[in-house]
Amino acid sequence: MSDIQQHEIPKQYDPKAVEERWKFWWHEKGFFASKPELAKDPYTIMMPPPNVTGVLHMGHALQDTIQDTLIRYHRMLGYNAHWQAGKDHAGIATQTVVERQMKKSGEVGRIEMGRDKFIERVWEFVEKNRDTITRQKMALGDSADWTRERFTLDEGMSTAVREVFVRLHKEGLIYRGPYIVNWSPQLQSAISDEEVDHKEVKGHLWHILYPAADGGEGVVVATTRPETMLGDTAVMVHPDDDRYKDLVGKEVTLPLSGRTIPVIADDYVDREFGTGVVKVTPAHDPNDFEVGKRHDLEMPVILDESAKICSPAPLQYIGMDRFEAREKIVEDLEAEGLMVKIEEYTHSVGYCSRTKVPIEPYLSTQWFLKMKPLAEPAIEAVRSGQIKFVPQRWENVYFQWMENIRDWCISRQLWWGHRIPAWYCQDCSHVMVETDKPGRCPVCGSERMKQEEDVLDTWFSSWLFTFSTLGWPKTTADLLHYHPTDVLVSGYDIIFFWIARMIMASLHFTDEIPFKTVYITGMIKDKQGRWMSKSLGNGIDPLEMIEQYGADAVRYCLTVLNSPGQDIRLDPSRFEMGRNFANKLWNSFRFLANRDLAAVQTAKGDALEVEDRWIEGRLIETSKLVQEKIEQYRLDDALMELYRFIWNDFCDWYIEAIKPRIADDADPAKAAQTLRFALETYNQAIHILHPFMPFITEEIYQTLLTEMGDAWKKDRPESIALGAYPVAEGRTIDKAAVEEFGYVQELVSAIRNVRGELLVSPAKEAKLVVPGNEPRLEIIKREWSTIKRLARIEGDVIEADAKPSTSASTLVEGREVYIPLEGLIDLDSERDRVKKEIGKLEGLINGQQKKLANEKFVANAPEELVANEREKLTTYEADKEKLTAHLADLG
RNA sequence: GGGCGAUUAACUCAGUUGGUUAGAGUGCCACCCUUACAAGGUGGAAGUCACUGGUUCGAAUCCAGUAUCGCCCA
Repeated sequence: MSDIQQHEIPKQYDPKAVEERWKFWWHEKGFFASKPELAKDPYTIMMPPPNVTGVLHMGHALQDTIQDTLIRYHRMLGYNAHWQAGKDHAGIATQTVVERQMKKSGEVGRIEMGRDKFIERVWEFVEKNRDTITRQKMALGDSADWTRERFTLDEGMSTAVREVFVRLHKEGLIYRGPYIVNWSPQLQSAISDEEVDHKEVKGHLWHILYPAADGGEGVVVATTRPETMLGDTAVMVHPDDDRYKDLVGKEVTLPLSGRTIPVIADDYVDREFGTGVVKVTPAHDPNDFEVGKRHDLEMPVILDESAKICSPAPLQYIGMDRFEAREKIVEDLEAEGLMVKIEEYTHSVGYCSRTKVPIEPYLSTQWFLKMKPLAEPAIEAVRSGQIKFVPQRWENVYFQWMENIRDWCISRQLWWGHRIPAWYCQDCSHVMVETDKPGRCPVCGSERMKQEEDVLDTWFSSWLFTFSTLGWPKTTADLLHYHPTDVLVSGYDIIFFWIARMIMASLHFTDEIPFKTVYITGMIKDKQGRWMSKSLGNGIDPLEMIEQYGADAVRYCLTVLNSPGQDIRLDPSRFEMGRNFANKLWNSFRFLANRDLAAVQTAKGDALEVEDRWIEGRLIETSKLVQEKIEQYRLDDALMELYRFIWNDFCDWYIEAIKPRIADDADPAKAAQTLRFALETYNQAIHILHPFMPFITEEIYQTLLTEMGDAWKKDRPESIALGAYPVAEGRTIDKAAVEEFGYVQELVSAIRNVRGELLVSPAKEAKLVVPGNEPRLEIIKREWSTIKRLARIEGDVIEADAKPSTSASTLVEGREVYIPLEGLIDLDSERDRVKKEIGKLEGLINGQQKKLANEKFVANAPEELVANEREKLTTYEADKEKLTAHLADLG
């Protein structure tokens, strides 16, 4: 062992230095750049494209860790793995951020700047930001193919969007018209139904008298939104409501405006609500809009884009904000004596999910997509099992939404995004929807035309993601090979926004499902189970955590904490377990490798002691279990299995067992043989672990590559990421070795237990007496050096036909072995220990007896089970008998 | 109003089709700087599986209901 090498491998694992070495190297080497190889089966994952304005958050870290583990695993298994990277142009978010930035730096505003200049300005911002998140994802170890990263607003994807828009328009699924939409006054744009959050709010129910136009007593209407009365064009009652039957067809005077409006009858009215008379504001309420259409009412819009009162409302309110106007109107109604009653009232209000401002139902002309025809095949694809959700229960959420799907408002009053490919003839108003600007109007022949100002909802480009990134609408080799993709990993928060829509788009445009499996992850919450948010300041920054604990530790922790579909309550201290595991791995490697490895690699012959054959068996078993668990998407169980193997089997038992064989004073040839075997095993273990913890495993792999010399290096790939995944298939477990070493473990544990319970200092060495008729005696003798060291026993094993006096006794496989107490401890401690042990056994015996006394159990339970239970009882009883006798011997 | 999830050790969570003494990590207690690792080792204590019924020879697990918390949809 040379001192120089000792200095080279630090005592504590330093993730920062290690990760720095590999995170860009992998990509520079092009290991993850994927091209179709027809001889291989493809394995494809589409990375949910992160928002280009964003930074990496814990949700990304979790989802990327899962995706990366899956893709690295399949890559190592020999699949033609492709992890498609992408970013999302995030129309609203990006435009908002840039506008805010411009305001802050004193630049001219968007409107003054003009559309083209502004878009240029946003591109500048986007180009600067795009790399940031890529580098962050690389820091996490993502093995995505960044060389073919796509952006939802790049040329190819824009072509796809236009193509899709035109096709859907031709098919009659896209239409344009005046409808009530969810208007965000803050964004000054329409948003889709999915972007509205409904919350119960405490408000009021105002009862307002609308006097009869003919001087009669009038009616009292109840409303939660008095300010909209400026846009009322009717009041309505239920046709069967006897209270108001006579009024239908008459007119009332709209207070404050002075207009006369009709009283109409419509089934829609809920007679129980308020007074049974409601006002009708067709331009500012979705239900009233429907009523308005049925009754052919006028639909005056009395709010502008920013939700300020506008003409044709009465002059005195024009320019007031909607809430300001509400107060003023209530005040004015009270002054006129028309406010009959004000009740406390809790009702549901829609909020813009982005700006948290109440949305305004608003009559405006927008573009819509008919969803029902698209939804039907998409429902069937999941119903038939072509697409599976994991966990399956999310399918219900999907069906629920899909079966009640409503048309999608796809136009946005923004500049940053895909400008809708529709042109209006300036001369005859004809609308042309084409992928490119038409030369002339087919109706009037005019060449004067203007493109639609609105852009498309960002999701209208990301719903094409699984195929537009692969070259669609062209039939490319990529598309043929990589599509349909294998698994989509995403959160349940975007099942509607994205996942469902991707299924619809893919089926409609490619006739293929977009992915076979949808793996839905839980959400990362804070320690108290709250959403992480900027305003609460409870967010945990993954980069900070990577800095502090290492990317492997972060990945380890997220993987192990992620049970399918369950939210994760995360506390930064949880990353310690990952860090500790990495450190354990590191130190076990350091111990094995911190010596002259050049001699090791040339070692001849197998060093197959019982512990070698045992650990090999455990490795085979572990690799099998890990694979099974990965296939079931139980990465948490897979990683725990590996953790147990590495920590409990390899470090706690195997390394401890071989220590004498590799000690400085050991036979050099044997030591080399042993080390070679140990390192081979270790090397396999890190291959199994690599998809989960790529950095530390690469570092160890590389160290072996350089230290072990040419014979080792030969035929091994340049990176562990390209290595073959160790599989259990075709390998046999040495069952005898497993059983024998199992006995050694049990014996050592039993002795340790006695020592621990009797508080025998670890410094004191004990003796072990084994009855001469012990069937395992041969093994004990053969493995004596291991046993005595691990159990801290001195001398040789003592064979005796009689039990030695004043000794502790413990049972291994139900048979006694003895530890003479002379010079170790007094008899009282042993008495207490044995009594406690007997007490435990009595509890167990009691339980067994009860179970077996139950005739029905004996009659009905499977025979094997009953026999098993009987055997247990016998064992416990025998154990108890032995310990009782032992207790008697102690006097 | 409809649907889904959670409730298991002090904490955070596992627990396959019902069948060993219900597990893990952290924390706790005791001992140990045993020549890889104190980010470690050895041993230990710790649970009325939310509650009430039911099905069953047998329930953390299946069924019905209740409570509390959370989420989604309307």
